Formats: sequence, C-alpha cells, structure tokens
Amino acid sequence: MSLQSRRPQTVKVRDVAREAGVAVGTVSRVLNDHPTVTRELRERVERAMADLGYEVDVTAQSMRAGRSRLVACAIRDFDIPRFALFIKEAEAVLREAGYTLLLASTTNRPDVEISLLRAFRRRRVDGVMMTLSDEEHRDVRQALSEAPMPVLLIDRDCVGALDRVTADHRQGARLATGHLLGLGHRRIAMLVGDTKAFPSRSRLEGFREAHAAAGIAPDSRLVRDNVLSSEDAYRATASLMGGTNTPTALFVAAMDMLGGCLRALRTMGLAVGDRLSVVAGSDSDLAELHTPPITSIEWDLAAMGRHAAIMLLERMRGDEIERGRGLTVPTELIIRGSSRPPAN
Amino acid sequence: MSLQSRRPQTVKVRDVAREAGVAVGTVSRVLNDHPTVTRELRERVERAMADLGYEVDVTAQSMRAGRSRLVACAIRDFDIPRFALFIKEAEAVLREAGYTLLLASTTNRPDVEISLLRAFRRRRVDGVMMTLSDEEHRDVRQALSEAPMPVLLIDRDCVGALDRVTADHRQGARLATGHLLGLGHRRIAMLVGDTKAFPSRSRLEGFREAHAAAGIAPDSRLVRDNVLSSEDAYRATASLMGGTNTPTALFVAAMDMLGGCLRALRTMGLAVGDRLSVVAGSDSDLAELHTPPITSIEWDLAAMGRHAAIMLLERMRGDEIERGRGLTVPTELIIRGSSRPPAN
DNA sequence: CGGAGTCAATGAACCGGTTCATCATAACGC
DNA sequence: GCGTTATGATGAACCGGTTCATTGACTCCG
Repeated sequence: MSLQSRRPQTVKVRDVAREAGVAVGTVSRVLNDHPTVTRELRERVERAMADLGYEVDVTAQSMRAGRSRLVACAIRDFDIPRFALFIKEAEAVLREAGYTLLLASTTNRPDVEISLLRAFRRRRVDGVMMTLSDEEHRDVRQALSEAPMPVLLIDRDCVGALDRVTADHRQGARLATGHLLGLGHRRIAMLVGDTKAFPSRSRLEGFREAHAAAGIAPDSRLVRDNVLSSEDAYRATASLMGGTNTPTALFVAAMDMLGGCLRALRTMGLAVGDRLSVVAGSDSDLAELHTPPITSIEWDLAAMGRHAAIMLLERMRGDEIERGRGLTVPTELIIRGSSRPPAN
Repeated sequence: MSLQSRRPQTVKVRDVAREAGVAVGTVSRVLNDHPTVTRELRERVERAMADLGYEVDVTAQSMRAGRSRLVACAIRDFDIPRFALFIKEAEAVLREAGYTLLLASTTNRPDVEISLLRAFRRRRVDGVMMTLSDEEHRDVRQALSEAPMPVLLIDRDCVGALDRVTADHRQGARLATGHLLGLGHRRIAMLVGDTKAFPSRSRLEGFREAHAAAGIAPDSRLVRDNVLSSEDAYRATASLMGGTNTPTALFVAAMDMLGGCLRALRTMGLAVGDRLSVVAGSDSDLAELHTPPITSIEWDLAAMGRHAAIMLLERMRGDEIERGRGLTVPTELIIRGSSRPPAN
C-alpha cells in the first residue's frame, strides 16, 4: 500500500464512503465516535480509511464546527528561561486534551498585544493565555473585552472578569525584604521590572510592606524600576553601586536579571557577600551554583502552566463557572550564602 | 442553550458586500489586493468593512486555498534555555511573513515525532521545523518522506533531501578537546547526550579527532553518553569523579548540563580549577559568572532560528532550489578560568 | 394485521471565504 | 453606426468536512 500513499491526490470522506459503500455522513459519524453506528459498518468504514490512508482535514472540521482546537499563548518574550517551564506544562496538558498550541511573542508592546488578539480571532482560536504589558491600557482592555474566546492572564491582575494564574510576588518580595531587614540591612536597593504590570507592582508592594512592618522608611532613590533586560540590570547595578551612599543589600527582583547584575558587580570588582548582600527574585542554576550561592525566591512555574491550561480548558468547555477566577501559586524564599548581616 | 451564545453572529463577506452594494467576489478581491478593482469601489468596500467591523476568517481562507499559513516547530524539550533564542528569532521572521507558529514538544520520542507529523498534516500546516530523536529511525524517516509539506531539520543531519540548519558541534568539540589536550590533560572525561542524534554524534567525533590529531588515545571509559537531564549529568559526574582513575578534565558537552555537573562536584567537595578543569558545551550566564568562569563553546542560536525560518519560507514559496540545503553555524571556544594545566 | 415506535443510515445544506467563466459597459477603430 | 476589445464586476461552484430532517427497515403490541 505504500505505492498508493505516493498519490498527491488526498483521500476525502467521499472516497472513504465510496470504498466502504456507505454515505459520507456515516463516515463522519464513525470519525466522531457517534453512538448510532453499527459495529459492522464502523469496521467497514475503518477498514476503508486504513486502506486508503485517509486523514481528516482539521481545517474543514474547524470550518463547520466554528472552533479550531487551537490555543494561543502570547508572552512578553520566550527568552526567559523559567517561562519555558510554564509553556512546557501548558502544552502537555492542552495536547492531551486535543488542542494545539500557537505561540507568539508580544515583545511587551500594547499594539502587538492588540494585533495578536485580532490575529487569534481571525484564526478562530478557541482560547488564549497571555501576559499584558499594562493591565490598565485602554485599548488593550477594549480588545480583551471584545475577544470572542476565553482569555486567561498569565501572572497578571485585571479588574475585568478574566481568569488568571499568578504567583504571590508580594509575599516573595516581603519575605526577601524582611529577611534582609532582619539581618540588619537598612539600605536595601531594589531592581524591578515594569511596574505597570502585576509582578513588579506586587514586588514593590511587598518591598514597602516589609519596610513598613519593620518601621523603616525605604530610600526611594535605591529603587530602580523598568529593568527589563540583562543590560538594564547591568546599568542599574553599576549606577547604584557607583554613586555615593551605596546600598548594603541588592534585591534583584526582576525575573532573570541576576546575570546582568552579577556581571556589573564583577566588572566593578565588587564581591557578593561581606560588603554586599544579594537576593534574586527568581531561582536558577546561576543563583544556586554561584559563589556564594544566591538567596532566591522560588515558585512553581510548571504548576502555573498546568493550572492555566486546565482553567482554560474548563472555560472553553463552556462550563458554568464563576467568572474571573484566580489561582495564586505561593512563593518561597531559599536562603543561601549571599545574604548576610551588613559589614561593621 | 441559545443560538446566539453558541455562535455569536459575526460579519461575513456577504454582509460587507450588501453594505457596500457590491458582489461578494468584489469584497474578496479587495481583501486580496487584486489589481482589477477600481479605487472607488475599493474605498466603498473598505469603508463598509470598517463600519461593520469585518474580519476575515482565516479558517475559511485556508479551506479554499489548501494552505494554512501555519508553521510548526517541534523540538525535544522547550525547557532548554538557549533554544528559546532559536524559537524567538524564527517566530519573528515567520510572523513578519504572515505565518503563525505552532509549537509542540517531541519529548525526544520517535512515536511522538511521528504522531506530531500526522497532526501537522491534518492541520494542513505549510511547513515544519523539528528535531529528531534518531535520524536513522525507519518509521520516522518513512513519515518524513511522506510529509506533504516541506520539513526542515533543526541541528540534525539526514541523508534524505531535507533542508537543515546545524551548528558545527564537531569543530566545537575539537576546539575544546584540543584546548584541554594542549594544556597537558591526558585523562579527559566527556559527558554527551544521545549519540543517535547529530549534535552529540558530532561532538564525539570532534573529541576523537582532537585526540587523534594529538596522537593520544582517549579512554572510552571516561565517555558517558545519553546524558539528557540535569540529573543524568549529576549522576555521570558523580560516578566519574567517585571512582578510581579519575579524569583531570571534564568536558560537559551536552547542552545545558553544566548545572547538574557543577552540583555534583560541589556535593563531592570538589572545586573547579586546580585539580579539575571543566569545559562546557554551551555558554550561559552560569558558565560566565561561575567562580572560576567556565570555558565554554558558543554558537549563534538566534542566527540558526532566523535562517531556519528563511529557508523554510523559501521552500514554502515553492522556489526552485536544490533540495537538501544545509546551513552550518560556526562554533567558537571562549576560554575562561576553568581550564588550566593539570596539577603536578 | 395494522399502527406506533425505535433505530440506523442517508444525503443535501451548510460553514465563509476564493475563483473563474460569464456578463455589462465603455472605449475605440473604421 | 456597428463590430471588436478592454476592463471591471458578478455570482455560482467549490474547498472537505458535519449536521439534521428525512427515509427505510424492523420491532412491538393490542
């Protein structure tokens, strides 16, 4: 039969129907495991499909059904190592359920987010999971409210009725900051990302809460926001440590920015440890295996991906669930050698 | 279950045509920038589309055209930080050209690879870029040869006529091994991945070639293959360093396995440097910022992603190009403090 | 024996665009 | 004035499945 498969002409339901001597509707019913089909006919149709090497055309199915069995995932930047865990888990759950994952990068721009939502709609995508550059952006919110398919936000908060999975960044930052304050640090610098989005906003809140709880006023000049790339982290660290009135501790709260920070410290000849404590906002091999190992905040991104997929699947099934569900994954502080009492 | 909630009424070409007072064919011609349409009508149709908030249905377009403007990317595991660079670049190029990226993970299993190829075909995917767990696998090769769309192999070699982008891992391994041999090492251990696939196979070749060029016979007991996870790297390192006749240098050639290796060394109380040189098969923040910094092999994964997308686009356009083109990205050795002459 | 009821199979209509043979109109040449 | 072209618009057929009203066969029961 391998010679038959050479045919460029594709086999269609009609052909299977003719081969099996049944109607096209019957072939369709076999394909969809419809209960009202006798065993005998089912076997005949299945044999015909096997003989002809038939394969359904998902496009045609989507056409009629109005759903594509596609789920889109749009995140700021794939190039965040730990995010791969999220995608990996989400994809596994979705594929198990018969869905295929579409991937796109928003590059953290509202206009791209909007145009991607439009593109997903054009493709009749059944569900979307995405990050937002700015939860308050008017046009983005408009586009989200007009989306005909369920949208789940990844690590974002939104007053709208969208489902979301988040990590408890506020708690993470509170733990990290409290840990440093408890060691005796009074001048704690913080590197944080885009505060228009939930994670950095929450971290900032946690940072302030921990200070408030300790009755200490944070020095706002030590807080650098909008740290979005390794180069940003490098520059922010250099500027913080290069001036007068330098901090005794550095909380690199933005995700995956530890490298840029450590690179700057090394260039400046500053060692982590005795004179400067460092805490990372997310864990990594780098944090764990650095000398000294870097105290880090950790949370389960794989679980976030899994739950995001599950929640979206429920929503796509059209289950009657309350709107705007939120799942929050806890954060944890792993204390390592990079955080010590301040010198003298 | 109201009909409206089941299928929210959307604006179709018919509606636009009625609104603009033209035929559906004319709307279609406007949509596709067909030259034979007067400016006046074009404007009327465009106004009608804007007024009604019309959006084409890509599924319906695919249905008729027989192509989906989807490109699938299937790799072993997303959870390889540097691979994100490949995907990021490829996605950017493809989106620019009007394609959307489908993502799937093969988990390095031939049966999954085959079933994914089938799924892609069912979706009428226009092109595929993927890795293979085993280039010689009969059924996979069969499935590849039957694929109706162009397939491009990522970092794989194949005697078939498929396009491919590869990195010159042989050269990288030769450089790394030569470097260690040049420093005076005679007992070099190597951690390598699945030798059924191109990268590890090439690295092994490079390792042997460098030995041959130096007139030295490698000790095959020091070569550990099938190192595919961080845990594998941990175990392999522990076993290599725990026995008698330990190596003086460790070439961690498998991608992204440095963490597991370093973790094992630390657990065993072994320092990198004086008594043991280490070279990593791929660069990372960890390698760069470790103490001492780890000598590493580097190559441009972003360029691989970019070229993979471009080559696939050319192939999908149906250009008359010779089959089985291959693009190889060079590898480079970044010498750092972790590789030194062996002690005494 | 006839009427009601059950159940599987049928096939035409449909999903929403694109294509192309056909047609209407205007321009042009002689 | 009439035939010929050129140009642009038309709309029915088509892509490949799914759906559902209808049909046909068969069973059950009074």
